[in-house]
Amino acid sequence: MQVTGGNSNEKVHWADVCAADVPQDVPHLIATGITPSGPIHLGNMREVVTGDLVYKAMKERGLEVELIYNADDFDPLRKVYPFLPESYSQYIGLPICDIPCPCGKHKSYAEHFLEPFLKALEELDVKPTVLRSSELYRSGKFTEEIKTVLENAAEIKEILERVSNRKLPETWVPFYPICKKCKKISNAEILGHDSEKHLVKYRCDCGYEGECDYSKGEGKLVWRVDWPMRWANLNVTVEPFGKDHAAAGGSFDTGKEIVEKIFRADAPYPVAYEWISLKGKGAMASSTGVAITIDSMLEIVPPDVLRYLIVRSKPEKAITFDPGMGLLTLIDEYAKLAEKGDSREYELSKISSVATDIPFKHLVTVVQIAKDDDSIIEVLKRSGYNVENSDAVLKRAQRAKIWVDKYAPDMVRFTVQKELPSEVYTFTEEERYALEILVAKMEGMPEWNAENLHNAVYKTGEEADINPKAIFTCIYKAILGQERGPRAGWFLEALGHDFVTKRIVEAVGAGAQ
RNA sequence: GGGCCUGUAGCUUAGUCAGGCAGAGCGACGGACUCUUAAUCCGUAGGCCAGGGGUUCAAAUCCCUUCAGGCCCGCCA
Repeated sequence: MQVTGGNSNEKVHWADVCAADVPQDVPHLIATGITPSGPIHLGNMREVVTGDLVYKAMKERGLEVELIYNADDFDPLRKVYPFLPESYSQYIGLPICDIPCPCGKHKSYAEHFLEPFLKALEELDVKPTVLRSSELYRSGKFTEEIKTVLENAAEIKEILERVSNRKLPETWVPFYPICKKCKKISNAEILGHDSEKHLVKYRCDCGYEGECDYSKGEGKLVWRVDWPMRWANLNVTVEPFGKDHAAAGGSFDTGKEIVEKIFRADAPYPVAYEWISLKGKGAMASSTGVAITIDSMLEIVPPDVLRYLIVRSKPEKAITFDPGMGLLTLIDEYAKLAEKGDSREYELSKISSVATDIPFKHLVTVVQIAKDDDSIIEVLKRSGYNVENSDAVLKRAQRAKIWVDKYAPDMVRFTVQKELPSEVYTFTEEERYALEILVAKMEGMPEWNAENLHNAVYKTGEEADINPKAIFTCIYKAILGQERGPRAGWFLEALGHDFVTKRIVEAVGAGAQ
């Protein structure tokens, strides 16, 4: 493998390594897929973004490649998850594409969780061809393969028992009929198979005995066989999957042997990835409730930064996501990359639609001063930022606002005190004198702006023979009730002349008593 | 029980495939900027490369082993 272009010290991105590692002379299909059985969370996103990164790397390399996302909406509901009402116990076992939507606004249970996820993908600039298992099964696309599976059930059973080292029941067949009576994807006993008519005779646990036509999607293959069957049917050449599947004896191992021996096809190039966990909370899983959905992430994280989170770590590395201060660091780090603009990581993360260069940290402060959209724009404009693309600016500001509300540590939060904070009583006589000079300067100021305000503080320091730092501290104490605060010049500018001078005068007066 | 992945500075990590001076970023600390305390720039400290053994002229890297965390051998990203 030679991917460095001759310079062995050059760092090569893992996605480019994958792209260089696959066969170079055949058309490629990258398959990603998630079961929408619950809120699709940040962890799930790794699968799709990982696929997308390899897709982009392969494309840039000049390979013929397509990206698909397969929603396994034909999977049964396994239990009443914590986020579901108890009444959903009646639907356990039904394919999630046939279960009513929890909120009533979508076509089905599966679509309820799928729709926001697909929207998020679009925001993340991931544009796969979307397939639904239910539609594929019901269209008869898999008929031939299911027939092959049923005819080779014994050999498949042997592979599964040997490779994954477990014992399956004597009568085990890798096919679940959907019972005509109870509608469940049932672990029914298979009584017979008519390969001409594509019929399977079964006896369901509910007692019903009948036939199902698998060419019409009246049944489903078990996961471990379904997966390799799809590789063969769709011609999958690359597939990212979670580390659970990657373990020895796991579904990739069994799938590999099944696809080779039963379907006479090759397993895809595997890209196994680690979990994303939440700082202090453990791994994400929709079933346990430890999950930040992609939606709630995109509420605070710009989409390109979210991509960057995946881009910067090799797939086999676990990611611990810290939505608090860690997120701010991440955003900063990404902003620096963006500024340089020539790194591979930036190329893979960036999204053309994201276009504002206002530092997120700055917005975190602005949204705590300016309460509505107009004043946010106003404040930003005065500070010299480009606000032409006001939609993008406000969207970013909105993210900062939600972040401050939900995730920010107290350190970066501040409140402009409505009443005079008690800290002003600790001011020394020197400090009060300096503040008096400062107010005088403010009154005589040709224009109320950050630069003049800032200079005024330094001038005051000279004239009153006091360290300007002390004056800054006084200002923060008088306005916020704390010793530190956002950069003083434009902070005061944003607060406005009337409020600032009145407050400082009050503080001087109070301290004098 | 059998197997897979991970472990490098306080934190996030590069380097491991293919052995050749252990590198970044954040944070901390120090300084500069007589235009910024949460801006910017410069600098400093911080490492038994999880532990032990082996191979080698040379090991974070290869082999063996121990420990810690996670995962798989029902279903899961």
